[in-house]
Amino acid sequence: MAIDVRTICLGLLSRGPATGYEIKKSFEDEGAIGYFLEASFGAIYPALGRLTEEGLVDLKVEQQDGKPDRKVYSLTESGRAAFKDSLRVSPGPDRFRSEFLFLLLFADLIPHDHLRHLIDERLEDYRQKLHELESECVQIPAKTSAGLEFIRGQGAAYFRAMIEYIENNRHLLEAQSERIPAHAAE
Amino acid sequence: MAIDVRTICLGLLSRGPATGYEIKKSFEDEGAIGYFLEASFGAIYPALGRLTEEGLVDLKVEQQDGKPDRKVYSLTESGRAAFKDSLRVSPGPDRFRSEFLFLLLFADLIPHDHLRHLIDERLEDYRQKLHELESECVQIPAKTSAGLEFIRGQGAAYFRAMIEYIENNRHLLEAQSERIPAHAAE
DNA sequence: ACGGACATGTAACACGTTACATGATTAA
DNA sequence: TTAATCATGTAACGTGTTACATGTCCGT
Repeated sequence: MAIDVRTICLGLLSRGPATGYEIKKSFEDEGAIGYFLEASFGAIYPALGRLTEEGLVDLKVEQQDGKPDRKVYSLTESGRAAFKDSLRVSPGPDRFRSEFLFLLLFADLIPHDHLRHLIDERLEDYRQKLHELESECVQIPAKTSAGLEFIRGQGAAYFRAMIEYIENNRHLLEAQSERIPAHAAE
Repeated sequence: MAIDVRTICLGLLSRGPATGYEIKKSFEDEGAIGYFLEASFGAIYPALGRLTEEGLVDLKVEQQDGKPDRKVYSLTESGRAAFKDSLRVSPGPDRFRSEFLFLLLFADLIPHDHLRHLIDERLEDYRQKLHELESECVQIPAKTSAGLEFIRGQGAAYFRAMIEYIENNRHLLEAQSERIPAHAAE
């Protein structure tokens, strides 16, 4: 399958009509989905165009005053079928990329103070995101689903586990980097 | 910084000399690092070439009988400095991509039996990976570090959290998909 | 005899990001 | 007046994957 922008658009449209702009926004606004999906305008608009050519989606153009026309896309029958089909393939492995973890891998090369600061920052970040996921989050009822609720819970479980692990084990890293005082790092 | 193949090569070489082939292998073999780093030969070899041109690494060519020459790369002084420098920037956000989670987001469109099967499979997969991380794993002592140990623990904590969450919450998804019996899915 | 590990490298291709272009309205 | 939100789109660019090319040795 490959979780490309095409498929993401198809998936989000299966929950109801939307414009390209709204699809992009849903990564930021809508609950948890931004934590494991993202796409830029430069990817979404062309994808929507191709999907239209292929007949998997269609659009209604709403004219507006100063702004460009609003193009509201919806899935066609064949689009819905194609998306359902794409859900049948067995999913590939998860892909996790973390600059933060990469840095920690080389914690012994990082000055002690800086390392502590990095960890504190990231921990704060995780706590913030956990908080967002746990808060009720005013959601358009029509757009929630068991899947979305599950994903939100998964995200929360992930952040909770990471916070706990880092809090309990950061001393292992900090002990290593302590040997190189900040002023002697270079 | 951006955690590109260049930087990954620099980082791994900071632990000792290696060939391109060995760098690639270390993603598969070496403890946890494959869970959040990866690169293909097609990316590694050119990266090593460019790094050599730039004087950040140098190589000793070991001639071999039938096989191509073994090119053993090591960091130069300026390479080590450049890498240390790159560790100074503040790390960007984690990036997590999961086809599996994407499918679950649309669990209500998946036939019940298939969904159960998907979840069982993934759970088995996670348990397997957790087991690998928990097992002692014969490691070249010179290549272990506090960072690597920390990362292994982090990976284990991650898989444990995911397994627990999925086991406790899969019923939420399965209840939804139940409404669509497999034979009526199309 | 056959596949896998060892070993390096190139070229075509896919995919996505960033920056740019355009422009009205509204809140600070 | 300055920034943000709404709204779409193109083009250059970077980065990485996949497939191909080549060839030996070793275990089963």
